[in-house]
Formats: sequence, structure tokens, C-alpha cells
Amino acid sequence: MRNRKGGFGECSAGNDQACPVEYTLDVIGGKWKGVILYHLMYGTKRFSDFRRICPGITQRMLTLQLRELEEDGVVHREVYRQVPPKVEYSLTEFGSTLIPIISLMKDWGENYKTKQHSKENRL
Amino acid sequence: MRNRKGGFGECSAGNDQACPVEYTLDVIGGKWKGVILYHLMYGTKRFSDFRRICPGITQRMLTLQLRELEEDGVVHREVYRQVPPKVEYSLTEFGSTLIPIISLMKDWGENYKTKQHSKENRL
DNA sequence: CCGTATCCATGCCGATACTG
DNA sequence: CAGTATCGGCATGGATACGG
Repeated sequence: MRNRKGGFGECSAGNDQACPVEYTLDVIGGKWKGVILYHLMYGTKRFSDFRRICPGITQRMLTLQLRELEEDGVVHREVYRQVPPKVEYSLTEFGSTLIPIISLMKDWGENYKTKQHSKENRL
Repeated sequence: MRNRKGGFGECSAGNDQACPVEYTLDVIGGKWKGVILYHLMYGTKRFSDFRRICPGITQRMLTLQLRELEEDGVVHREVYRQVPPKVEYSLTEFGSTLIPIISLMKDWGENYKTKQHSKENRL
């Protein structure tokens, strides 16, 4: 189970005591999931909103990542049956429990992305 | 720059205002980086320690992930020139700034990995 | 003990075209 | 507007053998 995208490594493969950190990364660590969750923190978004926010992502990938987040119960998908179609994505109550983590990652990224700590720059 | 492993998505590709969350995920989001950082929180580890802790990871991948963490300045690699060789890995001071995030991810994983929130189980 | 080198299968992901 | 379908390149990562 939960092997869909290759998943993140588990210590003691198949062990129930596998690192809890990996479980979390399995939920939020997808290539575009960080961006998606980050923007959902600030409110409901439509499919086209994400396409505008992240021009780099393809329809295919956006759909796949949103579906996985939905599967994991962190994102809610509300379909309005009308023409033209309208779909709204939002954090579920469960997904909201991720907000402290996303916020911390946002803060950390803001603090350190400008400062270069990579080895080559410290030589 | 920083395109080594495909990286995580950036909103407004090439924009400096790209999501800070993605920068963070780029550092800690590698397939095995979560496990590695998780265990380094509790102290210095040797190469062979990781192999014991994570039987699923190959030497190749372990090396690659450790090198990337070293490149990013979050992990320090101490080589003892002796026979048999001995190499110790530890968090740098910079790497320690990630501890709050790793800890939160650990807590979240522990709290929710047992409870099933995935869609199929909520039907 | 701690790696590197090489080969190669898998599948991720982008590009493109098409549908309700 | 919000997707699905299909194809294919190529990076990711496993297996194995070898080096300091």
C-alpha cells in the first residue's frame, strides 16, 4: 500500500515503526504539493488559479498531485455542475493540521534561501 | 542552478519570489533525506549506522543523499583517516535550524499515520 | 569500512491532442 | 473550464562489481 509514486524511504522496510517523518513527507513531499498546500493555506483555489500561480506545472501534473492530496484526505474538491465547469480546492479539516508544518517550512525557506550555505559557497 | 535532482516545482518559474516552501522541500524532500535528518537529530551517525537503520537504501543512494545534504550545508562529514576507514555524519549548525520542522513532521506522522484519512477509507 | 563505477530497468513527467 | 489519453525522453534509482 501507498506505493503509488515510489514513496519515500522507510527504515526497516515494511516495519510499522518506520520513520514517522517519512509518512509526513509522503503526504507533502510530492514535487508540487508544497506549492499547492502553501497557496491553499491562504484560501480556496480553482484549477485555473494554480495554473496561473505555477506556470511551470502541466495540467497533467497538477491533476495528479491534487488527486493524491485528495486521496490522502488533506484537500477537498468541490465540483460545481454548471457550464462552464467550476472546481474549487480547499484544505480539509485534516489538511489544516499540516498548516504549522507548511508555515515553518515557509519561514525557514524565507530565512535561508537568500543566505548561501551550500558547501561550494563556503569554501 | 540547483537543478540536480529535478528539484521541486517553482511558482512563476525563474522568479525570485518562488514559494519558499519549495526551497525547503528541495533541501529536506529527497527520497531518503527525511529519514537521514530524523536520525541525525538524535546524534552523530556513521555510514554503516544508516545502512543498519535503513536496510532498504542502497550504498549508492545513501551516498548521493548524504552528498546533497552536505552540499546544502545541513550535514557535516567528518572523515577519520585510519584503517579501517571511519566517517561520521552530523548536523551542522545550519542543519540544526531544521530541527523544529523535522520534529513537527515527526509528531504529525506519529499522530496521523495510524488514523486513516485517505479518501477510500472514509467512504 | 566506506565508498565509486558501470549498466540498465522503471516510471516520472513534459508535450500534445482531445472531451464533457 | 477542467480535465483525460497517449506517447516518449530521460532522470531516478536498483544491482553488481570493484577501489582506497
